[in-house]
Amino acid sequence: MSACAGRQTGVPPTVCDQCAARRLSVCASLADEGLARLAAVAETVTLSTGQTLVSDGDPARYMFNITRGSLRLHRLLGDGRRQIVGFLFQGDLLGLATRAFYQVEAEALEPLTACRFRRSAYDQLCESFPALGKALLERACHDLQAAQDQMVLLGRMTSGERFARFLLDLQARDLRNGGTGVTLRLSMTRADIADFLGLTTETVSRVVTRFRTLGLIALGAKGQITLLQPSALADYASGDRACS
Amino acid sequence: MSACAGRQTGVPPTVCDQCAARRLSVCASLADEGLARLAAVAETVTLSTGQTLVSDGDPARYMFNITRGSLRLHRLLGDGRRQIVGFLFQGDLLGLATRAFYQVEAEALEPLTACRFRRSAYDQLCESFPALGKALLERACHDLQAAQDQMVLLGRMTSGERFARFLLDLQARDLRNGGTGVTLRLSMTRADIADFLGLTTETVSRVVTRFRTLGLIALGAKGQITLLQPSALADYASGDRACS
DNA sequence: CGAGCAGTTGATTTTTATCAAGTAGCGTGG
DNA sequence: CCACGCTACTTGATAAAAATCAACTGCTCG
Repeated sequence: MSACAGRQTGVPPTVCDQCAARRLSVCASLADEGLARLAAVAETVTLSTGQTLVSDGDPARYMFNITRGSLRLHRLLGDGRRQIVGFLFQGDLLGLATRAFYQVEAEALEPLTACRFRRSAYDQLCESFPALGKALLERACHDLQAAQDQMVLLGRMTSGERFARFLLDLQARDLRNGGTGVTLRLSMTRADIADFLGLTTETVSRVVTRFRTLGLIALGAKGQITLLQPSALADYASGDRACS
Repeated sequence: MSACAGRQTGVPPTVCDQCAARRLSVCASLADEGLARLAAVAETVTLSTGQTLVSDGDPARYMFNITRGSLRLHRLLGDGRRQIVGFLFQGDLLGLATRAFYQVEAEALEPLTACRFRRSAYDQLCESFPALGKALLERACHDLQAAQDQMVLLGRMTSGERFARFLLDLQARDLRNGGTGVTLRLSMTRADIADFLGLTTETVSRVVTRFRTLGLIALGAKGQITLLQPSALADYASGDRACS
């Protein structure tokens, strides 16, 4: 579609059907009329691993609802140092709590499908449906809280505490999505985890080994990781226990 | 006033006159009628150094506009480790982008005056004046961006880079408030700076000494600090220069 | 089959934290 | 007014944590 002409990533958008239904579940409490109007302007975008959905500095024209796959949000320093500020998974929204320009790079960790619609359409809908604006603010506050949690992690936690917290966050997400929270699939590499936790890949790898040796976790194929002792992980994450 | 009965910090609120005018300047673009209504329910609170304005876990009933002084927002880990997630100064707002409960401790760095009003009143006003809700969201997005900047700092920057960025942020604020951006007053201690930058007081002190030796800054009385070479500080902060 | 990447592990270095000691400034009370 | 004690800050010596450098394994995908 021509709406896509401005983007250089070559993402081919098409009108999105099933994603409208998914978004309904995200904003279930909102007025149907508003959603129907939103669905009318929604398109599907698909990305393969490593492709960029939005770039730092791009005008923030679109919002995205991740319908399949996962992606990382990161910022870069001039010399290449990277800090991942978040991971997004199925059901998450991107571009809601943003100003006129995106401030992050968003890259697919695996083949990705997202539902895209214009922020201007959303903004207009907020005028008519105040509840939509409230939901938006609520989400921004949630993100802000998560960011502050991450500040505590990056500023004051040891490598073991950071990784334990990371695993428990993934578990919480899995439980929220109806999973068992026991065996998780890591769609990101060690380097991604390191850049999220403010560590190096080697340090992450060593913590993995330590946790495995202690019987806290077990690794499977394709990034599968099993939490054998979630309560012990919670002890690590809260810093209540010495991290030997 | 009886509205204050629920708080245990013993802050004596009184009806606020001059703060209504100050808030007008904060939200100058908004409908006068809404502001007038808001001013009608505003109260002034005063705190002395070290006193707590809001506590982690308190129900977020109030919003505050800082009319004089400064405060720190921090979180604590179980064993006493502390991460300051932000400093607030004259003109800043507290409690806007928050959910049902405060997630931080807010403590005065110096004698503080703030204008307080109920969030419920603000929420109601947002219904009538959509522009107010938009300003609120805009601010939340701004805070989120600042939080992501801080994540990069905490996760990937050296002590010198962190302190340089800290100084430049203070300078930017001073410039925004009409100052010259040359000589700043630090209302926080080295320990506060350390807990904000994810360092220790000793490390902060060493960086200060290093910057002083290099002729980048000069210290005066009462926490005065002069930026002698802002451009060199900018080099440090961006990580473009080796931080020897 | 081979190149390349993700991951692990080891040796060493660097950075920052920790421990320790001392100085300077400030407010309080004699 | 000065002595005292407290706190903020600085500086030095040492330790610990994580980064860096390096080598190797195993896998995946051309």
